[in-house]
Amino acid sequence: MDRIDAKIVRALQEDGRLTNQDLAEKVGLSPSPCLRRVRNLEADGVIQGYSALVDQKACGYPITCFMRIRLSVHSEEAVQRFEAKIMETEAVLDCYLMTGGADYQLRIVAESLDAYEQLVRHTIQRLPGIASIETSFAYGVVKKSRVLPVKLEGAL
Amino acid sequence: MDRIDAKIVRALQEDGRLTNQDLAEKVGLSPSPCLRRVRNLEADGVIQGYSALVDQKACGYPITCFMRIRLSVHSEEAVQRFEAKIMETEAVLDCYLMTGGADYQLRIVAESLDAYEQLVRHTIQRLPGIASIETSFAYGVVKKSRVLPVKLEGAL
DNA sequence: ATATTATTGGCATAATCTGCCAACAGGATT
DNA sequence: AATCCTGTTGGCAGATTATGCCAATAATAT
Repeated sequence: MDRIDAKIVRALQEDGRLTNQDLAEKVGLSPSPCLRRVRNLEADGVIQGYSALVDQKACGYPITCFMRIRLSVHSEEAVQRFEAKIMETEAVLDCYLMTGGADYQLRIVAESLDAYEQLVRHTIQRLPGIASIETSFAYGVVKKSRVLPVKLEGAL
Repeated sequence: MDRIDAKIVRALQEDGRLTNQDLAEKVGLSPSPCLRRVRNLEADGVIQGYSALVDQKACGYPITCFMRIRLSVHSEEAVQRFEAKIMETEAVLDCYLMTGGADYQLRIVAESLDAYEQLVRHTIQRLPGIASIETSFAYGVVKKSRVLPVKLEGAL
């Protein structure tokens, strides 16, 4: 990871479909070495993939909420069953292990309040070993960035 | 948004660099109409852009935390100054308006605890009109999906 | 059944990707 | 300082892909 790699990472976060030629120009390289660097970043796992960013509402998911969940049982089995269920639930977009009052924080999307209720009743509340759930709805988005502020300095 | 558009949206969320030819094959269309649909989805704002997904740690940002912030002053001016500052702070990746105890929830990344401290002291705490801040650190990631579970049914 | 509109598939051209090789730069050794 | 060595770069050629246009097809309404 040198200065050029950082530029590449930043540029591809801002536009994941940049052509290699445009990217090369942006970072001040000719296409061949540029492509090689991109492939290396991919192989090293620095770049994990590419994705289209979509308008949630336009796709029929106007509702976003965050749930903070505390488990009553922290045995390995309970944790694994919980996390396995999270993994297979498509409406759960993110799930982090947290410090503080809750064990997990989930970001959940839904098509409607009805769909949300179904999800909570049929999936979330049936997760094994839940002690408490605290939910907050997002009713507006101030910012949604996809660009890590990768410093253009320092080797890693 | 018909069934085919939904397939396109899903496929491009899973791999934003799919070739138009591969995409066309995946959704059961020939390349020309497939490309046209993609361009329409982009023009309509359903597809808002493309992005490379990167490994935060490999890029030097091992720390993620969520901050829930409550404002003491909710005047339009205070809100705008707050949100403007959020917008220009690169370490704040997301910011939602929330129901419940906090007004905002921020997702923040940092390169180190020191950098985090600097950020809090020099940027966050100087935001105008803050009543309280509650921070939780993410010390693990269970799931991080980028794919809205776009239903293959229903026109919108 | 017919007219009309929207969508599709195929084709030709232009742009892009990608692997290979020679040239170049930087560092270590003599 | 000259030489070797390693890693990176730039350019070129063939293969792949994108893109605009046109006729053909499908869907809808009259």
